[in-house]
Amino acid sequence: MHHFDYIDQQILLQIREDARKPFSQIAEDLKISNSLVHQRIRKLKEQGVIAKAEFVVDEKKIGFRTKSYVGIRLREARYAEQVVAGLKKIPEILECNFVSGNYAIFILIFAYDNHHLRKILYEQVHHIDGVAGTDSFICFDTNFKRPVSLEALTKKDVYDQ
Amino acid sequence: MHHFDYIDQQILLQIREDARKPFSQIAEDLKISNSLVHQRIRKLKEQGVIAKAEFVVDEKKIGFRTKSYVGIRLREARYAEQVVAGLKKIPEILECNFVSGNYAIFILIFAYDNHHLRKILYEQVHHIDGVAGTDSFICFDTNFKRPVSLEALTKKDVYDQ
DNA sequence: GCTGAAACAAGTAGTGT
DNA sequence: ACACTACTTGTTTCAGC
Repeated sequence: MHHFDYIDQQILLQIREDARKPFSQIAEDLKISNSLVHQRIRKLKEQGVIAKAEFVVDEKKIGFRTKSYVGIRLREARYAEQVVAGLKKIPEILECNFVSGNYAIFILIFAYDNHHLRKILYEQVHHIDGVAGTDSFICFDTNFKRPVSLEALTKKDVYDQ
Repeated sequence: MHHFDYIDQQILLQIREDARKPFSQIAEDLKISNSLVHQRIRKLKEQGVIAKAEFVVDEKKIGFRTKSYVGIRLREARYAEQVVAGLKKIPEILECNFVSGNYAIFILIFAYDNHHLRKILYEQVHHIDGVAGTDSFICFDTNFKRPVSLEALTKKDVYDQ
């Protein structure tokens, strides 16, 4: 069980927004030494709270204009693992989850356009052994997308996982 | 319409994986000058291909153990905008999309546990004027999650958007 | 469009309180 | 747990090819 204080929270808020922000500048903002910033970030990494820093590539800008969530139904539950293995081979599928409800598997796809999406589903996904059918939820617009709130961080201890 | 070459692709692959990787080291790897790395990254930013570098915070490590996609049905289509405004006020909702299919709106929620998720839906989402009902797809497991493929980058020109 | 050198800024590690 | 110092390394700009 870890404990996070105000400094951890503020550091996270800043580096989450800009991973290349100089530690020295963060230190200045928070009025602490830059070795402390360094130390805290090292600890957050050790704890696994932050795993890596990544530059975010805009999918639309490189041609992937159709974003869609797709629910997958299986012929039988036992096919789950092998279907996941099949889905992983399709590079346009960026996320894959086991879910509760009407579908066994829920995926996120980025395709060039609707036609490309249809091709991926009909020529690849539907041919994976165990897949009974799919329902697509094509995203017309993403209204907002944001990272998890850090508000609760200093108010409670956080459990290991 | 932009054109991307091998150098752009390689730089993107590297900084996407580690946003704090020194440009000088990228230059060494690719056997180019570090001012060129600098130059290319500046251009990729100007074009909007990369917007920002972010440290990724592990939601599970800070206590958000229940991830769920939720489909929202509306009483009437005209409520869409005001429902989005209501959803935006709930910090546990990290993503919100207009979609095709059975639901008008599709959201992503991170909650502490199933009970917390239920509270968010029943005490907040269902009280937003215009919401007719919701269906939850709770993620038992995320099998994989990865960024968009850059394979196609050098093979075709990429359209503006 | 690309390189290389020089000025500047930041990251790192060790020491002390 | 934190700050200070000295040292190493990376970033950025600009003249020149």
